[in-house]
Amino acid sequence: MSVKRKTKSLGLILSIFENSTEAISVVDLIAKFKGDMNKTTVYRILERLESEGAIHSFLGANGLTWYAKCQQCNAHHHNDIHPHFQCEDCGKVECLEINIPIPTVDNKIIQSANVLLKGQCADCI
Amino acid sequence: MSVKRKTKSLGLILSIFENSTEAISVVDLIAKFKGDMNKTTVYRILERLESEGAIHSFLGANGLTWYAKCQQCNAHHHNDIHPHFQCEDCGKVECLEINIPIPTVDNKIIQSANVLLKGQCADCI
DNA sequence: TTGATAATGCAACACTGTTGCAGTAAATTT
DNA sequence: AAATTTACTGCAACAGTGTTGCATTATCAA
Repeated sequence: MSVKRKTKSLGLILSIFENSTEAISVVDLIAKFKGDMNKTTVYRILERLESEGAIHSFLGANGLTWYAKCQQCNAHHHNDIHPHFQCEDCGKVECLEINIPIPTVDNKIIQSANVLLKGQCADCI
Repeated sequence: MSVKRKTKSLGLILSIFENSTEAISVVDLIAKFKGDMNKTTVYRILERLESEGAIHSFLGANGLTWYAKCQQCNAHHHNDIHPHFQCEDCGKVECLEINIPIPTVDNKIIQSANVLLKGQCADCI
């Protein structure tokens, strides 16, 4: 199901993803909007936005779910693969708009790849 | 802390990892040994074995923790990075003993990479 | 304005993983 | 072989992320 009504909660969450490829974890979103909406609402809005291709989700270093809006995000390409980067010092996560070569493996068909690069971001070098 | 006493529970878990690079999730281990040991014991034995380098852990497709014993697993190299493969049909997960090229990224230092490849294994092609 | 229903809030739940502590058992000492 | 030490285990309770059911609210169309 996609988004059909413009509610206040939807606007608040959309404003987070505008004009940035920086990702944010669901945990952080729930904390940020603690006074504005219920955590269930956060989960459901993110789910709707992802299903219509406005944003995409991925797993961070400790198994938490992160969301981001990237250049490739739209209704037709929300399954595109690209690597993500997590700074080990400040914790910031972002999408990397680069292509990673998917290796071929004997006796296996590789369909997709989850790649999380870890290191130091520009601010932390 | 490392393993200092050979208990029955330790032997049961070690027997799982012998002679196979196939990985197993903590959830599956707990289910498999439900009548033999407590889930806390499973977590603690895995923790000990990983800290002494006998096995290594990584995150699977849905954020669950998996463990495996690979060729590179020993006390001195248990932090080596290698990709893992998860079959989307049968769910099987294994270590891939290949090197993946870690890309360079402008204005960032890349220290390590988590790579999970997904597709079909030999049995499911 | 009214009616249909998308969206929300709340509470309770499911699940993975952790912690404290008392009790058990493996290995060492006597 | 018995006593001692302490690594290890079991249990219960907890913490955190994420889900579900249902009554209520609010958006949008007619």
